[in-house]
Amino acid sequence: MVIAAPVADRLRDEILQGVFPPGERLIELQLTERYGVGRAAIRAALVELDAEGLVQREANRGATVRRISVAEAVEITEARAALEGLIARLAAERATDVERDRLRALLAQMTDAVEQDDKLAYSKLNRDLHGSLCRIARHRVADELVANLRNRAAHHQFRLALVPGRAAESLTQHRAIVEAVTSGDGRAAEAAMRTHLASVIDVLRHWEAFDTRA
Amino acid sequence: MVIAAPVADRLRDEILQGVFPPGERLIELQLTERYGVGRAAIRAALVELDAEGLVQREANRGATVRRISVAEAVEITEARAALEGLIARLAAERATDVERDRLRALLAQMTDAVEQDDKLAYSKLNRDLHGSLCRIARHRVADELVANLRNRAAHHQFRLALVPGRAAESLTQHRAIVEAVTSGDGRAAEAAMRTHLASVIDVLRHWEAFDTRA
DNA sequence: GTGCACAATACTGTTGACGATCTGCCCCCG
DNA sequence: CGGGGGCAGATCGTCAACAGTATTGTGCAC
Repeated sequence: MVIAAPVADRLRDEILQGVFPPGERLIELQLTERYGVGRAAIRAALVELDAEGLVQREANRGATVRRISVAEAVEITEARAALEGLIARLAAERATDVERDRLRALLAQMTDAVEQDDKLAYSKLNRDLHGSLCRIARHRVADELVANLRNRAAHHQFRLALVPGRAAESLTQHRAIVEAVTSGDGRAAEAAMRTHLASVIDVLRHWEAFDTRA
Repeated sequence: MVIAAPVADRLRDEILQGVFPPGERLIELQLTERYGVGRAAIRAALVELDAEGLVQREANRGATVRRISVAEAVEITEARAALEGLIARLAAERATDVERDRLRALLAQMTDAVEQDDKLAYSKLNRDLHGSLCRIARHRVADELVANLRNRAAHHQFRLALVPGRAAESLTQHRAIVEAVTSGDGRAAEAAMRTHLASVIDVLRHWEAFDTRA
């Protein structure tokens, strides 16, 4: 989106990888040293990531990594459901044969990961699958929005992958999505995607109830 | 979203109002004089509006008001359809009695505007109605995304309002939306909203065919 | 008249420094 | 012993100046 913002890209990656956990202060001078650039560049990156919703800036008090509450993660996932529903529909309508094969291959890998109970690999393949659908749909606007939303809720998504039995349930839903897309059934693809994300929301809401009680 | 960015707000308003038309160069020094702030503040505003998709920055070549092609306006409206479908559904589920009355009143005003063929007033009421639904839905994430998308395609939306007979068609669709929301029927509200925006997309696509031919 | 090299111009990108503001700590007073 | 005022450190916000790059205009050769 933004031209030549390698600093913002690096900082975004490090935030997503947990180098800077939610709530961590992002002090301009420190980042200056870490990335070897001037304070102005850091400032621009922080403004950009603020607009993306990844960091929070307060006047005269600096920037922090934004904390995403479970309630907000629910909202984010609801918005994703709407947009990825569109994406799934378009992907079903526009996928080439090669792309359909690639999706089936991805699903096979996911099945393997579940059988071997490799949660980390599954989580990665999960992201890959959703990302592939975004590219297949050839819809830049929705693609960008979804990528942003996914980044914002990344920590919760990761936590989700660790829930026992979650991967198996998720796999079934992904299979439905892939089947609908590969068979070119747009309506079914949209419905399957919505069902999938609705189940994610269910888990999140369960946490929300638990967290607020605690 | 971003704290204390009055410069970005003013610049955004002026871009949306057409003070700076699409393609216009935004020269930092000129903006410095216009807003009476330093170049650093202007820079921050430009980065922010770039992230919003309203301006485009090129390395060493400055910023321009972003041109939105008709094709991109179609994508934007498709994304809006998905998100505002969600919003309409939530609005139907969550609206208070006062809010329902307010929606009906707004619809009555729109009917008046159409009868008097006041396109300008209708266009404004149109925005008001969509904005009201966003607030009623109480969904910050979707609200922000939709507001951004609406800004990006603002010029095309405005052009749309001037199409002869468009207001009457639009009014019918808005009536369906308001009726579904006030009667608390979430599914119908979502469907009505999607139908409405699909018809907007139809008009846009028609232009696209015409524009590319010309 | 046309195309190319070159210089002048305009603007952006970056740096460094200064002033303003907030935070945490300590001391003094009650 | 606890609380408020003030001081010091840390950090942000802003400004002015400099350097780098793209663009425009000019003159010359052909």
